[in-house]
Amino acid sequence: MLENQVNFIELQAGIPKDETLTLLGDFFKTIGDPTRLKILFALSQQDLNVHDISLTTIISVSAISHQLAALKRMGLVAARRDGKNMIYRLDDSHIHGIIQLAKDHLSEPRSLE
Amino acid sequence: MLENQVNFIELQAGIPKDETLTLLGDFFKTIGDPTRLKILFALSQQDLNVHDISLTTIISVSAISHQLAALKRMGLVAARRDGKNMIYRLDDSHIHGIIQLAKDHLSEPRSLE
DNA sequence: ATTATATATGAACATTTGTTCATATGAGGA
DNA sequence: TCCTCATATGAACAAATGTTCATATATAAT
Repeated sequence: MLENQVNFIELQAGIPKDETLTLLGDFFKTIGDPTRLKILFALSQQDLNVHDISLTTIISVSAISHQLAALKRMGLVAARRDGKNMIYRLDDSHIHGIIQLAKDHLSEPRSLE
Repeated sequence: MLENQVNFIELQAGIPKDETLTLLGDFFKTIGDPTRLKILFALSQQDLNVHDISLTTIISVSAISHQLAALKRMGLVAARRDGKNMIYRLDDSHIHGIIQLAKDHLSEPRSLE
């Protein structure tokens, strides 16, 4: 035997701790929703207030507001007040790269079996 | 007035179509689970059979098998048979980069308000 | 102060997702 | 062939998530 030894201790050491996995998971879950992705793509073009995001995406203001809160919690967007309006902007330097890599993945040929 | 014009048509043109948003969403949802991330980190170190993934992650074989199926559906892992075992491997050239960018994001200072 | 507009939030409900348990399939060995 | 090990799959259940509706808060205008 001994052909196919696996060092579990070493493998486990290469896996981030649960807390990190949870944070990463929450991050990807946050951008794993079409509505929130839509908002991110809109904001990647220009800063917008809630009402304009609603008009652009054709999604209710309330739904947009909830989703913006989720994106804000995850540090993906930030807001400033302008009179009655809240102007949202992307607050992240990685989100573009992440989405681009995901797109690359989706268009990559898969190994078929 | 006219101070703050927004060209909705143009904005909408910059947003991928629903089908793409759904695909992207499904992709991020797939990697948005701590168990699946754990599996991906394990496989990023070496190819493994289901049993060894189970031992490494301390998660039941059945749960691992279900999650591997999800990862396979999304083209993130692939499998080959080796006798009684199925050996899984990462089947994607972007996942490392994606996870690295997410980690960068999580450790990035946020704009406080 | 009252009213209108913009946004946020809470609760309720429906849907989706993940886990477990039971069972099925597939391969190798006796 | 029969038995065992390795993996896959289906169904049932529990938990998490997203949406909607109602209501609250904040700012500005009258």
